[in-house]
Amino acid sequence: MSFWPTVAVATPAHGGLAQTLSYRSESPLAPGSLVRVPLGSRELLGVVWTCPDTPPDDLDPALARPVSGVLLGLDPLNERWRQLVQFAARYYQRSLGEVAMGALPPALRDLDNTQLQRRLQRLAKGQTAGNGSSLAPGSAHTPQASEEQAQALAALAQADRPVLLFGATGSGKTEVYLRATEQALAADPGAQVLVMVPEINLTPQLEARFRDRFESAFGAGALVCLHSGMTPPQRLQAWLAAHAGRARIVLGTRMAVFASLPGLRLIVVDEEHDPSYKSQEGARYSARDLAVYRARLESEGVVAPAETGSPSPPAAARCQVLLGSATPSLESWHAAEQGRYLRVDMPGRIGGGSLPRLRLVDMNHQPKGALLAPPLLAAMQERIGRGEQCLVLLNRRGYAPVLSCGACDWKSSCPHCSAYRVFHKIDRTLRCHHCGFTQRVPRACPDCGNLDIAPIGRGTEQLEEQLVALLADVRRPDGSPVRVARMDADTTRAKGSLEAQLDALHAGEVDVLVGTQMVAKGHDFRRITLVASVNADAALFASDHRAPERLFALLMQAAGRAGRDARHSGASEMWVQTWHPQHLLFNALARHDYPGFAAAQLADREAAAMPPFGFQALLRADARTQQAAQAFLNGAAAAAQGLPGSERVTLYPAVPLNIQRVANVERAQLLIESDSRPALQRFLAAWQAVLLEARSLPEARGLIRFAVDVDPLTV
DNA sequence: GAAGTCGTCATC
DNA sequence: ATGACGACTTCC
Repeated sequence: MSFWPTVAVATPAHGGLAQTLSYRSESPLAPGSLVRVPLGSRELLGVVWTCPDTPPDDLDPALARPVSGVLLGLDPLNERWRQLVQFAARYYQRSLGEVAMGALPPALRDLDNTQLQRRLQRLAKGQTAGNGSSLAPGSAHTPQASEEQAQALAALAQADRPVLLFGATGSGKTEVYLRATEQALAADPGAQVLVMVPEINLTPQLEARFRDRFESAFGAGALVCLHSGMTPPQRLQAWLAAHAGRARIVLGTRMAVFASLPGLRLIVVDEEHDPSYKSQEGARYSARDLAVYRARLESEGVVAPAETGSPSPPAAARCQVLLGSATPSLESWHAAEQGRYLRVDMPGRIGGGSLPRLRLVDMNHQPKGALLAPPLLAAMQERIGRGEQCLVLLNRRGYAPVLSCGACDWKSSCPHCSAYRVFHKIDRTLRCHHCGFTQRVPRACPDCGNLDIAPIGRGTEQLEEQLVALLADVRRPDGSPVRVARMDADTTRAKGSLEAQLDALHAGEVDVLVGTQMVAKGHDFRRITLVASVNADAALFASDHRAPERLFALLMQAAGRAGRDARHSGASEMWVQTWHPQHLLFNALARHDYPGFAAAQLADREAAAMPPFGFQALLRADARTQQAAQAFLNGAAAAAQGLPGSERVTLYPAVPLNIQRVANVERAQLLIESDSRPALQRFLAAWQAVLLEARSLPEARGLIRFAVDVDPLTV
């Protein structure tokens, strides 16, 4: 007897292939099994989706090739996992196989059965992961829960919907995550918890907190990390541990939302507002939104138990989702106001410390051209003199964002991009931050030969240099000179250098830290009592409607770096230099009033029918020429008339991207809006075929690729 | 997306 | 004639 399994393989949605391909097998294959199948001259990994015993009716049975082999020793990926993948593929307009394969560790793709068995044996031989019933968190590690934390946990235990934990920086959200994890793991010996953080950089310190709390009870193997910074074998091993149920806690970045977790009971999304949760290439999914969806799937249990014959989970089994932030996304905030999420507030700082006071510097009343206003500099000097630390933020790497000729109009443009190359004084290079093109700084203007070429604007390198000069005469309490350090993508590129820099900071070896926004995120700097943002205005009047909320979140997060040590918190300050001190954003920031700020932003969004009151998607195109990119987009728009859902959808004309050309590729996009998510979904699904057609329009010749971005973060 | 096929064109 | 390169097609 023959079977005709349908298999998801990594083919792109716009390749014109069906979502799954039909193969032939002499034995039945359980849905979710991993198989190797032939495709053309290649052999690929695939996931069995269905396994009917009748041939498909849309394909000549003679064309179906046999399945080459099955990966042994692995439980099939369960139905909830498959539903998650299926939902993500449909919602984000990608092929099933592309999402499914993207959700598996790459090392699994080229692994034969003998290698796999060796891996599985190694996993089985690993430390025993405890048995849950012996759960006895080391009381030495466990601090007393604050009143607020206890209330948050009680609310979570009762909640029948996603919980939005609205907690100030330093309010002890991590302790809530730890205890919620403890509760979930105690529920049954197979329970698993997924904890997500926005960036790889933030995994080590959270990992340390979780290990400290759970390692003694569950063993070292009970916690695994899952992020793109790991080597392929590490990722495979961690994935297998999660899939086998041996890992009880999985800590990772957005990709971890797709981990196979058969016993999933709790998903924590830390800093849920962070834009890093939205993938910007491949399947452009939002890991936060998928986490919410996944929690619901896992709670509903197996939707069609008859199909697999597996029993439904016990009624008590459910999966909760906990979204945490000091500045929640407006989407989540709005969902809480509507009652779809349960909001839990933790306004106080642990130890009774207060949030730093906001000091606005009106740059209209400061000496012209001063990078640091005199009052700010004086405040820094005073604090250094007392042995305290300062953090200065400038969201620009390099020495100067552009180099310019004084005689002609030459500027340090990138020959491959429509952007300037940034001057890096440290190695005297001009570097394009978009395509990476790097050259030595020319001695003279390449156009006119003039020797006077000067940097325009400022970056972190220059800020560091100026601070060293400005603070040269200042002494620390022990009489030694001030030490200034810089932390940005350039100084942390090498492996381990981030940790080394953080250690130096914690050890008190640094008095002033200059950095880009990466220093504002999550890191715990005990002795910092002054945080300054040097150039925040750019975001105030950006055309991007999310720029204000990102700025608010960044400044709030940065402010949270100051005074975490309660002894200093009363005197800690957040300085912001601005030309617009009366701006509403600063007003709300001064009062630490996120609810007020969110209300104002949501009112604006509602008036403009923007998310979360309206729904958006982008069609993006990369092409050899801008005309080709736009012709493809406009052609696709023209052919959209009358498609399902189109009556409730508005298509805007194609426009070039903000940075129109990157690495000699021209980029354009087209905005799609609707007042209905289902209508937008119906439309996008029907549009796929049209896009395939539009690709071969004669005027779209030169098109390289296109992609749909559902719920884009920037338009 | 990756291989394979089939043109065109430049070069030894 | 060879092979480099790009456009196009196919893949259950």
